Amino acid sequence: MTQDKSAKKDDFDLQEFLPYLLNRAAEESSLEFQQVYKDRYGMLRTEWRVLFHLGNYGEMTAKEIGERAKIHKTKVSRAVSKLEQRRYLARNRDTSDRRVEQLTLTSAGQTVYRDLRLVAEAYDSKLAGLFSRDEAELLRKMLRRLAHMN
Amino acid sequence: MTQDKSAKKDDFDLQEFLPYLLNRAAEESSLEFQQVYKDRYGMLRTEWRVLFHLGNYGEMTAKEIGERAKIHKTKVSRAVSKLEQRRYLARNRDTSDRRVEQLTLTSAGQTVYRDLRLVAEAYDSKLAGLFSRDEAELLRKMLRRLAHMN
DNA sequence: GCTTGTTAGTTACAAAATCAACTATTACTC
DNA sequence: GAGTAATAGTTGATTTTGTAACTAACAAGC
Repeated sequence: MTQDKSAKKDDFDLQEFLPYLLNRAAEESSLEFQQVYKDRYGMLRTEWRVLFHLGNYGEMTAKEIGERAKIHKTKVSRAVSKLEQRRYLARNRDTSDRRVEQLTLTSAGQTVYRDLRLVAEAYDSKLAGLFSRDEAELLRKMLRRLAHMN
Repeated sequence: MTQDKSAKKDDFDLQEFLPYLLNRAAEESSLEFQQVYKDRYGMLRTEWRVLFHLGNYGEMTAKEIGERAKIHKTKVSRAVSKLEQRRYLARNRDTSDRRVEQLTLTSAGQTVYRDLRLVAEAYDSKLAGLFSRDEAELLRKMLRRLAHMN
């Protein structure tokens, strides 16, 4: 039963398992950006995602955000409330269907969005810079495929 | 303010942002495997990871597992307790340093591990099958780089 | 060998995620 | 148009995670 930690029994290596690798890479690569939106604005992951969706695509409903980002509606609902409390977004009842709320960023929200977007752009460049241009492009393509975002 | 949902303002597209893409791909690609360890064995993510570390590398301490998998010690501690309750692993006080516990899978734990490992192997092949052999290899390499697992 | 610091692991409390049930509104069917 | 089903979004209860403080054992310095 001699066992050194780099050897693998039987032909399976956890460290090669794609879901594991993807999770590790995702967690690691989220850390640095998380520090920023957390420390600078006290935001949670779902909150910046909602903020970015509105900043990026303009007016959307909670449902649309949830579908596009694959976030459960209760999480979206709570993130929207938080962002509204902080006056980063405003809700507008849809007149043609009063169950629906159209969400938009306030100008305060847009300011935050623009600030974080700069950070995101710089960070993305840094990460992509680990690879050649072609490799980075291929990586994104493969990730989209895995995420069913084609 | 015309806005269609595929257009991007100002040159930044959330859907191209690597941390976002990585998270989406990681979540999506974890789902199917999660169903199995959850439904079949009522296990949590940290629990299968601990189980796999022990199955894959043999005897380890909680600390070693935490370091290798980048899991916080409280999470490891709780996962170990759960796995012990279910008789999937056994603890052995290290005689030379009585703070330390050497962890090993019981034979029940090994059985579970072997079962899940088969599922993992098949699933990994399925995911890798979305790409050419070279692409899949490159993907793993890039993910390791991003996760600082070099 | 006694104080001080460090380490492995656990526990308690707060924050967040998950799941189910709920309200309000609209759509469908007869 | 009354009754039933479906939909957008919220709320509450439970589970899981994260943070900090804790215990027990060892290490180092004197």
